[in-house]
Amino acid sequence: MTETRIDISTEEKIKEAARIVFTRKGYAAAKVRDIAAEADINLALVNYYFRSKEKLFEIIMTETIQGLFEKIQPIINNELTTVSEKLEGIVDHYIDLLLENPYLPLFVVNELMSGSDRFPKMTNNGNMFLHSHLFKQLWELRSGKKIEFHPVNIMMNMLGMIIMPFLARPLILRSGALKDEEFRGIIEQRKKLIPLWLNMMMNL
Amino acid sequence: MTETRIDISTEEKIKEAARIVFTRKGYAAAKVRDIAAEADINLALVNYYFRSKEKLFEIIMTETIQGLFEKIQPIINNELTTVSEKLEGIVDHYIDLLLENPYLPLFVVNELMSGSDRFPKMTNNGNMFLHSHLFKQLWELRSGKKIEFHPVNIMMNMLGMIIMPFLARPLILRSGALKDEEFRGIIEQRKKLIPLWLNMMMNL
DNA sequence: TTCTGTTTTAAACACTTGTTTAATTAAATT
DNA sequence: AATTTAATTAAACAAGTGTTTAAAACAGAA
Repeated sequence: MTETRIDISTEEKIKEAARIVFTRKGYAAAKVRDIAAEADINLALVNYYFRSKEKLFEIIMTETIQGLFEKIQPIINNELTTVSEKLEGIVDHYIDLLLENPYLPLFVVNELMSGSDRFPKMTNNGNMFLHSHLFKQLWELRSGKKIEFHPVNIMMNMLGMIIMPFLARPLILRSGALKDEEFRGIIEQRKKLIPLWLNMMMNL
Repeated sequence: MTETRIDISTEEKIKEAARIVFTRKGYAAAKVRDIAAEADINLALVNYYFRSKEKLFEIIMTETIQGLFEKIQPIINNELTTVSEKLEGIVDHYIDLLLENPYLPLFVVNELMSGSDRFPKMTNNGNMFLHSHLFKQLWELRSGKKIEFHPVNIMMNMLGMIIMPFLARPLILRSGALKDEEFRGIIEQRKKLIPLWLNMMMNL
């Protein structure tokens, strides 16, 4: 054990707190005072370390998105794997990420929808998908008549099936339809099921 | 033509404006002054007609959710239709609704996630799904070994595949991957494709 | 018209919220 | 130890925001 992490720098404390509060409440509802409280530091320190709320937000976003795509990039650009293998990799990785950070998808989409251009980094990463080896393979499936629709449909379906349970979770739990452990179990099963379903769609 | 709708009551004007601003920006970011401006009425009138921002929000939410489920209820409880037919109906109806109101899913989920219990009506409607004829049919599929997983997976997949494109739209359009007409075209195709894909999952 | 109740308005109020300031404490440097 | 620099704090500021007020405009009835 090299780093017991007993004492983190104030700067890092603020960033972790900001991640929590921003993702939980969204940009507008997340107050600087909330972040300071969550980090257990003085209010003024937020602006001392990160000139403004907006700047802090940008940094958090950039790091989050960056980290996400850095892990997915090698998967979707591996020239040695099949489409199915790639999708398995993405699904598995993505679900793990969301299990740790359930509010992330909502957060991302929410800020994206607000149209306020608060994080421009996103758009570039979107392009990364389109120029990936995976996408090339999907286009080949199309020209080979294995699928009769635009490849983007596969991506939408994959992401939709991955994300949906996390969006619906509060509703599902509150309604009592499932207990939390059951929910976790279903999520875990879906890691295997989603790639299977996607294969069916591609006639593989 | 009985009602050319030239002059709507102030109360209705505020509600329509609130719907627009709330769904576009979320509860916290939607300012009462924005709503007043959108409705083109005096600021104080908002509180005159609806005692508070919170009350106004509750009313909007209740009406929206109510309207949504009222249209879906007869579909999922029709005892004369097959699972596939029901799913076709839901998909078709839901997509049409979202085409008119693209911000709705984000809005709903967002407010749901905030956990602030700003609209309790939702939970009841969630139960409606679980006690529907559709759900009974899905359970029968399970006991008949047509599907080897919890029926709730079908619902999640359906909703995920329906909603995902709308969540991703801003990203897709900004990245230039698709033009707006192409996007609309794909959505239209998905009305047919999603039920097909769902059938595959259920081995139907 | 005059009276009555309703609707609308401009202004103000009270509180929130992002940011800054000026002073204090802690740490590093000489 | 003395000096300088960085980190932290409580307080204040200015703009924003939900809500209220008190007066004005309006509509219908007597």
